[in-house]
Amino acid sequence: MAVTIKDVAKIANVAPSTVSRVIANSPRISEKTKEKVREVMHQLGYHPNFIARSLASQSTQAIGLIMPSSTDIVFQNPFFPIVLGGLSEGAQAKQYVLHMTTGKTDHEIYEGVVSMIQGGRVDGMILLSSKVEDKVLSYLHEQDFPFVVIGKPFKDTESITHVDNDNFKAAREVTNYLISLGHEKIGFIGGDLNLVVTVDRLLGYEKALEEAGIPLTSEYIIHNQFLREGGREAVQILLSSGAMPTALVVADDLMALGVLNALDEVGISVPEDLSIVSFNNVMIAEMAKPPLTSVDINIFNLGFEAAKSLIQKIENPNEPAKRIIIPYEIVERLSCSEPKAKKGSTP
Amino acid sequence: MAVTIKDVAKIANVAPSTVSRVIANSPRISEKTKEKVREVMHQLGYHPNFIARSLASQSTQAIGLIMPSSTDIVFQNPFFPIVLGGLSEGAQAKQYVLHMTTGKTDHEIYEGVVSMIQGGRVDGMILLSSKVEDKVLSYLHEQDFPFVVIGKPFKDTESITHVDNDNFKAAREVTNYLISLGHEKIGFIGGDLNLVVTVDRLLGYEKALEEAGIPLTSEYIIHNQFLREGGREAVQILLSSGAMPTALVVADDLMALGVLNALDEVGISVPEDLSIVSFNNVMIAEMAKPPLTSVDINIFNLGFEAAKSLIQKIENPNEPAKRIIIPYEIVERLSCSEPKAKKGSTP
DNA sequence: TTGTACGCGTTATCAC
DNA sequence: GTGATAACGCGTACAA
Repeated sequence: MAVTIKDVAKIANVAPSTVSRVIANSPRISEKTKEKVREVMHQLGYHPNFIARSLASQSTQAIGLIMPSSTDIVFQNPFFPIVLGGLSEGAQAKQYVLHMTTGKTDHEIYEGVVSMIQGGRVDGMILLSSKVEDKVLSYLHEQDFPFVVIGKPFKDTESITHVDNDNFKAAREVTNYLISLGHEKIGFIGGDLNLVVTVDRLLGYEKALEEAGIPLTSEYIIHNQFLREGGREAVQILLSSGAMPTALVVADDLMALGVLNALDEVGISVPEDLSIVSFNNVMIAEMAKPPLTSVDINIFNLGFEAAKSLIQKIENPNEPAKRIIIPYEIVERLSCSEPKAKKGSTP
Repeated sequence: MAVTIKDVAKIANVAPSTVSRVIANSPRISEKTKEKVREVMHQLGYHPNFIARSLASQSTQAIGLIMPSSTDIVFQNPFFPIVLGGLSEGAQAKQYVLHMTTGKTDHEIYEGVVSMIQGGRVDGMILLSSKVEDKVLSYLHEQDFPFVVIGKPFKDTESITHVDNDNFKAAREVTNYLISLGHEKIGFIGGDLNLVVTVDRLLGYEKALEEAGIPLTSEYIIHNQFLREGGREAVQILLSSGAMPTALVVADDLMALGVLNALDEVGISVPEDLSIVSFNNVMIAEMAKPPLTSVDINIFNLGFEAAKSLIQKIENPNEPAKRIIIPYEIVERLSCSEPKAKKGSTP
């Protein structure tokens, strides 16, 4: 059996409570006994038992996270490991650990969250992608359990702490960028409309067109999974509709890669025939041929700040909800140019 | 305060211990009282407190994992999220959760492991990449704490449970494949020689050459980080040495991608001028231009089996150490062909 | 079959 | 400043 606080107390000739106070570095203990107790702790190789501490203090120093199932879209996207990195570093900075489970179905995930929380395993939760109707979110909200969502909650935006990019603005900005290059036939390929992020980006895209006086073309707007296959299919839909835009706003790099592949196969070249801007700026954006102009949404910081503000919320339960906006940056590469028709005409 | 076992006991008119037994589904409780107690549990929305349970039963149903720092090589490689997926699904299957921390330096990681274990937070540990001199591994080993390593331990292979591929055999096989295509000038680009996996693959490569009676050329063997930049640099070294092989065994897809990029820049085309086979078969292998012939090492299963056998070990502490070999598969794509010189001569 | 009592290793609330 | 002592919520001998 491991050495406990009692063992230390006995050898140091003090009471267990004194040892506990030394651990907590209580100011009401004399430097002399502190020294003595620390000496013994060291000598015995004492390590505090987190479980017992958690039980007594009703806090675990752990934050919960439900991983999407490995078959899931979210998981296959490089987005995931990067937020995870940010989360764990943000947690680590405040001496918190990450506590993870997986769930295959929505129901499994829900049950996982409930047992994590009711079981007292974690002090707070991180919610990854928020859907339009999110049972988990509603649950946490009504339980008044500390949580923060990465992305934008569909409703109650004001009362839920979340960290997000200004996706609306970003989408408007990249669309304007394409417009400024001379494009008018601009399409949008986004993910599941149940995901709030898709909605935001779509709205930004629409807003930009509207402001430029360009009418929306419904054939130009396609939704699919945030995956490479989603991008491929989107191109096929576009092709079969007969109406091909000259530029595309794609809501995810992986999708954009699928788009690139599909275009390559049918001999449409980027950026000569078609310009593309995408979102996230993960490694593949740089690797693609041609390298993609992409919106760097600073994924790592999304995670880092989420962890930070969750811990803040855990330790100050009465603070009001916050919205944290992580800045984005458009990284120009080689996937955009002026539309073909205009090309010769400008000079 | 949450509803406890006592509350349930009171309402159900039984002793707390009875409720506890109902939860554990003890056979010595009558079906009738079980029914009654369950009814009350449901009605009150009772959820067992994991922390208290852990303290009493001295087991946490959690397995520990130290994430590499997000700045680290391991982390940037798509390998990581995939094993993580396997691990978490393997854990989930037996109702275990994952407990994660990060560590920037080796020392931080070591301290993290010690406090995780001595703090009683986890029942077992997963070790990701095993280095040649691994303090963490030695610590766990001498503590006789349940752990399994993914990859091959440098020493004590027989007494340490690990799950691995037969990297030696795989490397020999792909090298033979290149030889069978007619190549004789075959290079090897691997990762850090401190990583056991690199050593294994290098040895397999050397063995194949030896068996084919092809002398080793030290200029053809290069080590670098398992990253894209590592691949780029390797090519530069190769180029500046003046001796360019006609084929390359690259120990990692991401490195291979770097190789591809660097070759592209200097106008060497794959597979016409140079054949490449790489390892891991992550998504980018398929995405690369040309798509890479790669050894699929079944990363997900590596994680899945690791979690499974760790839990097995936790629940049966006396079982002897096991070695689990996950099968690999060579996935042929378009990055290999016969060497140029031989090309015309065969028909 | 069920209840009583104690222990798991801490923290926290009193006293002194 | 420091020492008893009671929680924290549950598992489990031991009794009954």
